[in-house]
Amino acid sequence: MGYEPNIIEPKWRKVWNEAHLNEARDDSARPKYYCLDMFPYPSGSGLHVGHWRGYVLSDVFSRYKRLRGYEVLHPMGWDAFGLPAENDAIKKGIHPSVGTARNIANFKLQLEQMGAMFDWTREINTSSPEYYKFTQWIFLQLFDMGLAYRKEMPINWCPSCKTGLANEEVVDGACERCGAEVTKKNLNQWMLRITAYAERLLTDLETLEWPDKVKKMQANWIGKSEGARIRFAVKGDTDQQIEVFTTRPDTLYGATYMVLAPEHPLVEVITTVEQHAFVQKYVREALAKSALTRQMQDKSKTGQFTGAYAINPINDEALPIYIADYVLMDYGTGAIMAVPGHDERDFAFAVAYQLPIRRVIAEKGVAANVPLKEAYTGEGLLVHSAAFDGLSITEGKRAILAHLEASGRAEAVVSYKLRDWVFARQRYWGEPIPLIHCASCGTVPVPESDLPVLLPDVERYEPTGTGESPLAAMESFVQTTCPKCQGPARRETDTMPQWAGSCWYFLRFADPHNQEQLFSKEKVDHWLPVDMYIGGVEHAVLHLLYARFFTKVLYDRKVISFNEPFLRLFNQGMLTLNGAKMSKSKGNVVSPDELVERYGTDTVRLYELFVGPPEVDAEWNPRAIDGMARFLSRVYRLMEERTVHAVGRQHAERAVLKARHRLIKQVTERIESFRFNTVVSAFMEFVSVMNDQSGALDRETLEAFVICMSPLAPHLAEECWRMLGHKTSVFLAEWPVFDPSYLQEDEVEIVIQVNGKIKDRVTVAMDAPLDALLEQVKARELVDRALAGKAIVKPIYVPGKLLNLVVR
RNA sequence: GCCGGGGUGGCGGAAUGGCAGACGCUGCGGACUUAAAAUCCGCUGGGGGAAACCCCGUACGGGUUCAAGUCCCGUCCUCGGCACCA
Repeated sequence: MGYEPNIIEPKWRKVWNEAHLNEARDDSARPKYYCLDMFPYPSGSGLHVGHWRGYVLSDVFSRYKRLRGYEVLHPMGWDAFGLPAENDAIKKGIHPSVGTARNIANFKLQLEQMGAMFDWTREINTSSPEYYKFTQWIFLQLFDMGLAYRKEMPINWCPSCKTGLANEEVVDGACERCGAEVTKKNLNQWMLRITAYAERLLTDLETLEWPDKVKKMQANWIGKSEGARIRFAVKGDTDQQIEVFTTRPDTLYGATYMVLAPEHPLVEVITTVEQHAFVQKYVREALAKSALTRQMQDKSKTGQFTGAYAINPINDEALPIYIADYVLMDYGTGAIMAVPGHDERDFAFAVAYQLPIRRVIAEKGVAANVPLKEAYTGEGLLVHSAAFDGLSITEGKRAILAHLEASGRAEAVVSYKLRDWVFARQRYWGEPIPLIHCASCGTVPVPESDLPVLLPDVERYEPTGTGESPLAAMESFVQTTCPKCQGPARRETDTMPQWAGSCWYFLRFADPHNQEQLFSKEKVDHWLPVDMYIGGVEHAVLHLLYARFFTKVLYDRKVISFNEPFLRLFNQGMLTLNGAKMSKSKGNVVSPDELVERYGTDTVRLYELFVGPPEVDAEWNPRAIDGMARFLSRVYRLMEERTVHAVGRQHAERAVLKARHRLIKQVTERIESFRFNTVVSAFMEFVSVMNDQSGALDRETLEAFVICMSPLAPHLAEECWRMLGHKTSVFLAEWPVFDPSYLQEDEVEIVIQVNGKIKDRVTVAMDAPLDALLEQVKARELVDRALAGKAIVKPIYVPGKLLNLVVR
């Protein structure tokens, strides 16, 4: 017969489905394990082999955990709101839900033929009203907690997508989605106060078993810095003061000028009549620069003197006040004290505008008066700082801050780079924000009993580009009554960003069909947190930060009893073809569909694992998959030829026993540590040893082999399991244990080195004593030749491994 | 500029400080076959040698060690993240 994957694979999938083998039971006595994939956005182009990679990893791990005795929750769903569906709808004139449903059907078909043990009874779709009803409910909690607020401010705006963007969605000044250059637009926006959680989002990272890289990326994004807020009076204007944020209060004596961001509200107030025209011109030019040019251009410094002076609170020195676009309005206070001697940017500005540069920190052994050729940012002691001279930087920070605090002119503060989250989108295909604007009651939440606020059918999906969503044009949607006063009112017409649904979907999987609440607390506390989360590193800050934020909010709201959603995170590397990330636009995608048809799912699964270390990017080699197909055929043949005999065989050869226990050990250890490429190698070596054996193989060995293989090649393993006479699924079996005593060698080949160079090999007893070994070794010709005329200074003996003779 | 990851055969990669190149792909040779495919077996880092064997070799330069792909210092290249964050 031979190995016919296209027959056995659908056969066993059907059997598994009918036996409900992939379903996670809420009431199981087994310990739970929650293994989650980052759920996909169902795009029109379907899955390629790169997408498969993460799903294969998680499925192997899930199946392994099941065999280790866990009740495994391994669900799948659809992140179905999003711009591509909407853009497609605009182009083709069909409703986004139609295209989305079609894409989901296609994705599901592809995922099913992957043979993964997804529990499809828990499938969810973020764009279904049953789901987004609760996304809206969560928004109402945020609103009630004061974490959702509306503010008019210049936000990132993508002119191509015609919507506002969160900070996290701007990459190198361009829209993360479409690559268009992002501009600023003044909009009255719904924001989420994620900054209120900055400290917890940062410190709780320590509790997570995540790649360091991702933790660092989040920590950097949050960008905590500890420093001081210091107030400088404006000279001649007792009403005004300039508040600055600095991490270096120790350098206060080195401040030689001040800088305000061009947008700073005080600019208007303090600028002198003579400077007014210049300042106005500079502000206009600065605002006209896009985020891209302001950030990405060369770092040459420009600015403009305001004509005003500030008073240094430590020594009453008058400091000229400039405006310059190297100071950003939305970090710190939008104003700085400039210390050119010890800050590179201030140094560059001071040089350009011929401002004084003063040394206030000196390294040990450097005189206080040595002029600075560049900003000195290293360690040292305070100089030119009056009573504070001689203090270290750390002491200086504390002492100067304490001095200013005493007179109420400064305080210690912590600053974060993280900004609040622009949460409104001026697009159609998203969750309507469940709020109502009433002329007399203000902004009123939609009552919970009225949820969901259904996304209405509109005739035109086109974004207006005016900062209003397409929903605004739909009077039947907009016009409503105020839940409070019953007077006429208008609905909020902005929708939520695509991230909203994915901020809590992992919770919904615990109780996906609950109509009354977003989930039962009991079920969510049983299954969550997620034990293993697998997905691409591209979500390191976006989705993962937002989901952590939502989790903490729900925890504070006592909706759940844990405050981190994902205990362990694994980022699979991407697959490349011709060195480039697979993408439809580059035309270098490899579709799994034809491969499955040609080789069978198990072969494709195996190659996805074998292609390289799972966390590293790997190049897809279209030829190498043949090797996996050959290997699985060999497995099938081995089973076919040996099974008949295996049933009766009682005793295994020692070599077989050893290979069996070695296989179990290696596979177990390597799956646990996610070294799947070497798991595959272990199987190949094992099969090769079996093929070298003549005659029948014993049942126990074959069974151990089949169980170990079942997470990787589930269909073939099931077929082999039944060949061995079993009437129930291999996935109901138990993972085999290895006995280290079989791995003990009596005799080993050890390497003989002379001065570290390999000269010979001898086979000796495992515990051969050094003396006897030396005698034996000296008698050997190769060793003798290398020793000629030399004396052994020291023998280094590692029993079972090597003998190194150090000679002179 | 700052913070990470990585440089090992023709290719993907393997190697608790202890035999570098497991396993697979490619290529070459052989068996089977009327023939081909499939399958099976052997070889496949570089140089020298008839052979036994010898020398070189994990980006580059140093160091630690009996012993370094692995640890330490420096350099180069490459990929990713952040980027005027005071």
